[in-house]
Amino acid sequence: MTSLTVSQLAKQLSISADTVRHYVRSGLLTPDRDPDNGYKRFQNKDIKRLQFILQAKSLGFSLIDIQTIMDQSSHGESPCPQVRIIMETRLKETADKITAMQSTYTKMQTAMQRWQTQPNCTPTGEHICHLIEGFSGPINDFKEQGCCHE
Amino acid sequence: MTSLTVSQLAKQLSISADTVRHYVRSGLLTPDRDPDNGYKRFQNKDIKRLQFILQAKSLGFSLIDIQTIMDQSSHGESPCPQVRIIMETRLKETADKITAMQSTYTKMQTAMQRWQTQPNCTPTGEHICHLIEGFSGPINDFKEQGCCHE
DNA sequence: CTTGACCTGTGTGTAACTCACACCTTTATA
DNA sequence: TATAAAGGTGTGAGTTACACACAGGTCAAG
Repeated sequence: MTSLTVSQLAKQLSISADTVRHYVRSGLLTPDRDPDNGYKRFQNKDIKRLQFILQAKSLGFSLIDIQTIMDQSSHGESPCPQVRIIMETRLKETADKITAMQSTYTKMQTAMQRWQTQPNCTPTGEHICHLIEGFSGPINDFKEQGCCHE
Repeated sequence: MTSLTVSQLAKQLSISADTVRHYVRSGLLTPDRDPDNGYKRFQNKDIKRLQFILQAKSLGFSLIDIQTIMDQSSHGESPCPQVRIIMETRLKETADKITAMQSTYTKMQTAMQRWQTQPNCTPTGEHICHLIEGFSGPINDFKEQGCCHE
């Protein structure tokens, strides 16, 4: 019992079997195979490797980043300098994404709020959806553009 | 000059030609073709449609959402009720994503900060990268796990 | 021996584009 | 008028990190 199957490993680390398979297909994990049935057989080193992958992922590294890091390490080079550089990139990326999402989010909230005072509308061929088309931005003005019925 | 080519349209609405092509391939836009060369020819209705798409996208709708909305509208039904429902879903999704990204982000920042006082390390075969492996979380303790050299 | 539950590997799909590429058009030059 | 360079076009494939579908294999119970 020195080796685990896909789903045993998955259960042990609380991830899905598909995720494990994905990492294998991507080359992040390289388990040997059972000669009888072709099943993947994970050993201790694979478990440790997977733990590393999950830890790195939780720190915002992409799978490719992780591959790069592991490759470098296995070639005897210190991955640390790269790790610092990549992390800087990912930090900026993440900050940008958060900023973008937040601005979208407030826009969505504003729209949702304003829509509460607006009626539904039947399409005219001229317009598709006045809720969307009529939303102009963060103007907190109350008299809106005249809608369909009036 | 009543019709535009892909890149003319793209330039006019400040998006990439590839994006326009993508929307056409996805069925969001259905320009007719120049019989001579097979080129897409966009007319006024296509421009308006694209403007609608961009507006909806900026409000957080997915392309599929937008397709749904436009389909409904073109069938003479009011898309507004659907629009409200979808928006509620997208709002929650976005909130969740932002929360997740923010927690990752602070984790990344913490790691980056802590790494500044930690040296690089040569891989030992036993470990891949101690910066990553040794990062245990938001513990603000100063005495870290003993690294490679000591 | 068969039934059923469960597991396996592999192929494909996802979102919203972006890139690669061979070919076609248009413009400038010789 | 020939031609070459610049730039545009449609289509196929690649991107991220998996999730799903599915035909078939495995194993215990009966």
